[in-house]
Amino acid sequence: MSDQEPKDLYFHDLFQYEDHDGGMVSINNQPNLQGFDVNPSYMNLTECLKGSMDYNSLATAFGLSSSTSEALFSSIEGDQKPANHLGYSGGGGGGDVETPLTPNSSMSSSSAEAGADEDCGKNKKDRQPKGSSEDGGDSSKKVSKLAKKKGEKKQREPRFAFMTKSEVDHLEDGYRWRKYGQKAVKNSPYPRSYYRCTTQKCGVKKRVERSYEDPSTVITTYEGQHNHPLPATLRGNAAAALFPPSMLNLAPATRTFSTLAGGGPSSAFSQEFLFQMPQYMISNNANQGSSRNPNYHLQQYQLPHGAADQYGLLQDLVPSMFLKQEP
DNA sequence: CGCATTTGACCTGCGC
DNA sequence: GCGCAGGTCAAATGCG
Repeated sequence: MSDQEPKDLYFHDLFQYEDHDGGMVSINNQPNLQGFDVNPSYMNLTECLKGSMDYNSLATAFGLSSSTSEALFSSIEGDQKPANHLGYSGGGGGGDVETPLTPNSSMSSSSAEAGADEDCGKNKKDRQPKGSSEDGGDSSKKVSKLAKKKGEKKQREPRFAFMTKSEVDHLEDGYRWRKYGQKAVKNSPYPRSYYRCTTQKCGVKKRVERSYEDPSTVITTYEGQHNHPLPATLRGNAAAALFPPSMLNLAPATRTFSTLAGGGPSSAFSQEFLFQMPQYMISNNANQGSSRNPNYHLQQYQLPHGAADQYGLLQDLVPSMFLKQEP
């Protein structure tokens, strides 16, 4: 879309999601795309995570008709490396090639490609015992536990990813996650961490890694949909404690932040603020509410001149303790 | 002591 | 067929 009406950009400078076919759609941060105007009712991350929302709705929410996404992809390629440099081509197994987000690649077409890769990637989880029982090798005992039905192609889970500026890797989203792996990422000095929802019978996973291009950017990829509500009591989850579920709905927050963002000189700040805000919520939990979190970004921020007037706009959704008000 | 994290090994798919 | 890279497992370790 070339029409650049004022739009609200959400808490990331890049947003990706995969539809059920594995197609990854990306929205790159561009000045002229800031303020991506989304229907707030759709932009509820929590709802997304709970699975009460169809991922395709995101496309709708973002107004990503195929033509829209094409335009965005084009922009991405023209300005900077597309998001797929992060390797989110569908989790695909090995070496996963970057899914070229060519200007011509519509959502559907890219879905098909990514979907194929995705299947490969997901199949990896269907680990075959691979002669595990035989040989009696030391590896057998480990693998034997992994026996699963053969030939059963596991359904690929919908995924979506987003980028957030933060020094804290693990984003808090209200759910409890358990880290089950970490891998070095090719061409990146930063490892990728693998998390799984600790709630039983919930197979949602997420991957967290830091962009090698912008170390201040954390890329989080969610896979699957929660089949349970937000944990009532999160250990040390300040976010959950301080923010009602609606607070995890980023829509209102973004709406407010975007107001700040419209202030011209404060745009840079606003953008950072916008990105860091959810990160702050995360950091509390990431550090289990302790004070060892070295990255209380929000407290480091100074409200730009003129923003103080709009500070009140935040109060309805940001506890005052989160805002360091300059005298 | 229980739970979360770390970390090396292992498995799988793909490209050459 | 081999090597590589992504993804997962699980024992070891750490921490509250």
